[in-house]
Amino acid sequence: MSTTSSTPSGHGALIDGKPHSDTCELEKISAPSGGLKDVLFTLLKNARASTFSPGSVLYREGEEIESLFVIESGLVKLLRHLPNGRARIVRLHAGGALLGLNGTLEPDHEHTAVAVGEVRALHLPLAMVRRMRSDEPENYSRLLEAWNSYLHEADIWITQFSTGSIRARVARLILFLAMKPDEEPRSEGEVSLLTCEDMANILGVTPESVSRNVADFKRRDLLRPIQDGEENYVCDLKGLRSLALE
Amino acid sequence: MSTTSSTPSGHGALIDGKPHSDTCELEKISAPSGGLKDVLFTLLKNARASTFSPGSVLYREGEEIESLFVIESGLVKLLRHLPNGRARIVRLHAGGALLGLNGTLEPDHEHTAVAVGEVRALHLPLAMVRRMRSDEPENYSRLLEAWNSYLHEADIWITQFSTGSIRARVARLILFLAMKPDEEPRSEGEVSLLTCEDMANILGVTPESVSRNVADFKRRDLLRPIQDGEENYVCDLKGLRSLALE
DNA sequence: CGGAAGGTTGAGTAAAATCAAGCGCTGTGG
DNA sequence: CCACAGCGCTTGATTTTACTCAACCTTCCG
Repeated sequence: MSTTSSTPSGHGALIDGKPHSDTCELEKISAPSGGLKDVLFTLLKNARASTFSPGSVLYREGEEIESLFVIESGLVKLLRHLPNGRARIVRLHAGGALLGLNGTLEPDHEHTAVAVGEVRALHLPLAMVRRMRSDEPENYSRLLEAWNSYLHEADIWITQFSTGSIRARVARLILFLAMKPDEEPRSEGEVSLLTCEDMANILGVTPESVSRNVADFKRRDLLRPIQDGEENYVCDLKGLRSLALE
Repeated sequence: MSTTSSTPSGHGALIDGKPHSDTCELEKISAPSGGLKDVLFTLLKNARASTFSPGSVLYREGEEIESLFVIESGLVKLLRHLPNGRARIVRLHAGGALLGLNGTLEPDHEHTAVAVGEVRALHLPLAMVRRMRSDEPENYSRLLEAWNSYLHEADIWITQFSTGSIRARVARLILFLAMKPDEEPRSEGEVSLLTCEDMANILGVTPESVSRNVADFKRRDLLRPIQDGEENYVCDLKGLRSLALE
């Protein structure tokens, strides 16, 4: 129960706590506001870097919040479990995201954070954030302002992913993923899909329904596989957008 | 289009801009953290007070954010419109809530805010918040911390209100409303329901489906009307909670 | 009194979940 | 090297659920 937050679920976790000296990595982070970037830059000089393999857990629901995570690259899904055992993905965080900011206000994590692909993250003790809260309120508020975009993403979940026919929701999710800043910058309309199960847990539907719709999109040539061995596609943005209307 | 944000939709709006001198009203506000209360107290000394009648609009999606609203009492629904014209309620704000905080980061409102019942609100020019952002970052961050609870509420929307059977969702919504700090403090298990249409727009379902389930709850004696002429009920918390599991 | 708005109810239809089987990988071990 | 187990995806048949469409009712208000 009270194991370290980096314990993997089923897959193996690769966690190496090398001090992070290669600061130029930070340049890649897409900071929402210019100010945030500067704040992070100085804050993370002495942060520790970790690598999480696909499926490994950054932290679990109910665990004590011990550190602030800054995603460097990769995608992290935030899960929340329902009383009946089913889980739902409530957010996806990409490079530049801050996880655990609420540690200054609440004791425990409300989500389980799981690496979708390979994830590189920096983490620093929560105490440092607490100190920042009282000693450097200006910088602290630059961090808090990240919450605005997460709130915006939550609105997308509610309005785009939980409303309308499944066909429309799947189309919207694919468009969302195509826009999401992923690992390497992709060209227009290029998208790497999640597993059916993950998409189902984002949309609040069954994996079968997702599969049927994705298969249908492929047949209709709205999704064309890219021959690179990965699950990557080029999507017909215009076509999907018209389906996304409902 | 570019009328003042206090223009009503269908019902008539009662807006009086009397300066708010009766500061003891603020005592009623349920501040998430002690610090916030103090910040608001000093901040709102010279704020203007307004009253919004049921159905009137505080501000509209796409309008410029001009002021910060602080709800004193009543319930405000935040709507977001989908491209196909349908709207969904993405949040409910009660006394103590701050609306328009994102005005320091974004130009326009992303939601339409509508009074559910009678609403009293204070509003102060956004410029004041901007000044606070640069001059009093400590107080500013106390305000931003309110976002944490809104993010939490958004998670509830996703996991409780957009997942599972309609019966379970309606049960969860009623339980949510029963806990929500409304106008006067209600006794255990007392709840005032929203209209079927509003509940439908929270749950992302049709009003008919809500009506059928609420009617069923009444028949099963999970909801008993209170004889006060209003749409108030005493609900069987235990019974609803078991239905809420799915 | 009449009309509008919200609520209720029913019958028929459409959509998605469920249940179940089979497919195509990938990694493992004989 | 091949057999096979496991996992995720696909697909079909069936059942369940919720939507749609429509009628009617009540209450509130002009």
